[in-house]
Amino acid sequence: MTRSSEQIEAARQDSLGRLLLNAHRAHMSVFLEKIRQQGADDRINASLTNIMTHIPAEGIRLADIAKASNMTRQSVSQFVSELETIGYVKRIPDPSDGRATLVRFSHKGWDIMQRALQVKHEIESEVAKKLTPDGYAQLIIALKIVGSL
Amino acid sequence: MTRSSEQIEAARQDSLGRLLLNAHRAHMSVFLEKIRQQGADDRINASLTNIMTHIPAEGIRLADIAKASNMTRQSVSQFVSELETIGYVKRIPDPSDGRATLVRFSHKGWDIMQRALQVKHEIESEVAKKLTPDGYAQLIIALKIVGSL
DNA sequence: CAATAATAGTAAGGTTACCTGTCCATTTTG
DNA sequence: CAAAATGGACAGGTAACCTTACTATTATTG
Repeated sequence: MTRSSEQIEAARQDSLGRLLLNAHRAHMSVFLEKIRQQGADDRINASLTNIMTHIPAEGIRLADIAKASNMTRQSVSQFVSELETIGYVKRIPDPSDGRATLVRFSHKGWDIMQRALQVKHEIESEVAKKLTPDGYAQLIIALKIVGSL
Repeated sequence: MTRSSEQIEAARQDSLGRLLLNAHRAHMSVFLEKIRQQGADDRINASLTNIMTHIPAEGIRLADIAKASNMTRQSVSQFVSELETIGYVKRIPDPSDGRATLVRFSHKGWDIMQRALQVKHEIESEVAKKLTPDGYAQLIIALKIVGSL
């Protein structure tokens, strides 16, 4: 049995690696599109949203964002500066340690963050709706397994 | 009910977006590690393996790799040059079109490609083994759904 | 069938998302 | 208190792309 080039192409697209990559890209691009529709700044991107998810209401030290996000302090510093330029975040001195700066949301930033969480839930239920009843839970389990290969 | 910062951190890590990213990274890094153990050149990386998956035994035009991989011809050209340096691929003139070059595997490249396919299957069955009987098939379905969001 | 348009590939330089190396200021610690 | 550790910023580097611009060749069309 000879396989057409379409079938070969389909098989390639079905590999776990490619599916994971495509899924991640699609998810991220839908997410960015939706939060921009919610009024997020056009300069917002994957890296900046990643940083933002690590900032709690009370603020957090730059070095702690670095630990939580597995990035260097230098990279985080750069992204925090971009967030500062956009006006989503402020650097304030840490009262308990003269070396440290706390990164804290501005009103605008906090607002967008709430909308982002909302959008995240929307996307997750959209996916869940397209799966069998416990399909979403299974997906999460499977992804955790792959993530800890 | 107040949630500890560990719980909040766990919730963050459980978001679909982050799980997809982690899964993809883990998968890719395991894949690269394994094909290097199979003797792949140390210079091999995610981009190069991506290009390689688009090269069939009979060879393919650079522009067709670009279409299949959603990259520009320029980027593909660059990666093909790297593969050529490693010695996994050759550029040969397309007899049917004087403008075109065919990209074709060298013996070494073809060999590594076969090993890579093998490794890919290994990883996929390793994942399948950790899931319920139809869990892997479900995962593929779910990933396709997310990929076409 | 010559002129024009389209296509294949390359070259040069730009952007983005990181990282390393280094340095300063401020703690922390022996 | 001197030495080491920590928090952050600055400068410069790299990898994976992309855009712009160009040449060589093939296809089209008036």
